[in-house]
Amino acid sequence: MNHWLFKSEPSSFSFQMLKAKGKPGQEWDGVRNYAARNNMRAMTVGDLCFFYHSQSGLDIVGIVRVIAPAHAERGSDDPRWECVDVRAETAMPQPVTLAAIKDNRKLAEMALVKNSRLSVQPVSHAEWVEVCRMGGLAPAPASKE
DNA sequence: GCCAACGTTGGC
DNA sequence: GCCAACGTTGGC
Repeated sequence: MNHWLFKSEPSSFSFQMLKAKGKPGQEWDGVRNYAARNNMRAMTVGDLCFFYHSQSGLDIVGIVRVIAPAHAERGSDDPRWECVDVRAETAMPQPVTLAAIKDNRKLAEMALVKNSRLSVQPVSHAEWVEVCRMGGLAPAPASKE
């Protein structure tokens, strides 16, 4: 089980919109960055990921589950770009703000802080547990190795 | 709305 | 294969 973080502007695609898609979920399409794509390639079905709202919100609002491994993006004629499918798993009882993450010394190494431009990022196990705790999810869901 | 950071593109 | 130009992202 690995952990990741997806970023999205809620005005174009929010956690609520993913939630509305229900069990079939949604392709995480539109990624045009190799590092982000490579992170999606490294995902396996069942991985749990944070959903972060950029631009407005600036907080981690929920958890999503990977339900299909990376595949060519439907509707793209450029074979370089791949995406996984995800569905909403659970909302954070208490959204975890970027400000709170920056204030937490345990989270100083998070890509969200260090490389804010990366739209799909890895999250370490320790970071996962800490953010879940801050968000009112304890014990962290499926944090078993 | 501004601006810094950074990734991609394309000419050489 | 380098690097300047350019476009995009995202926090403030």
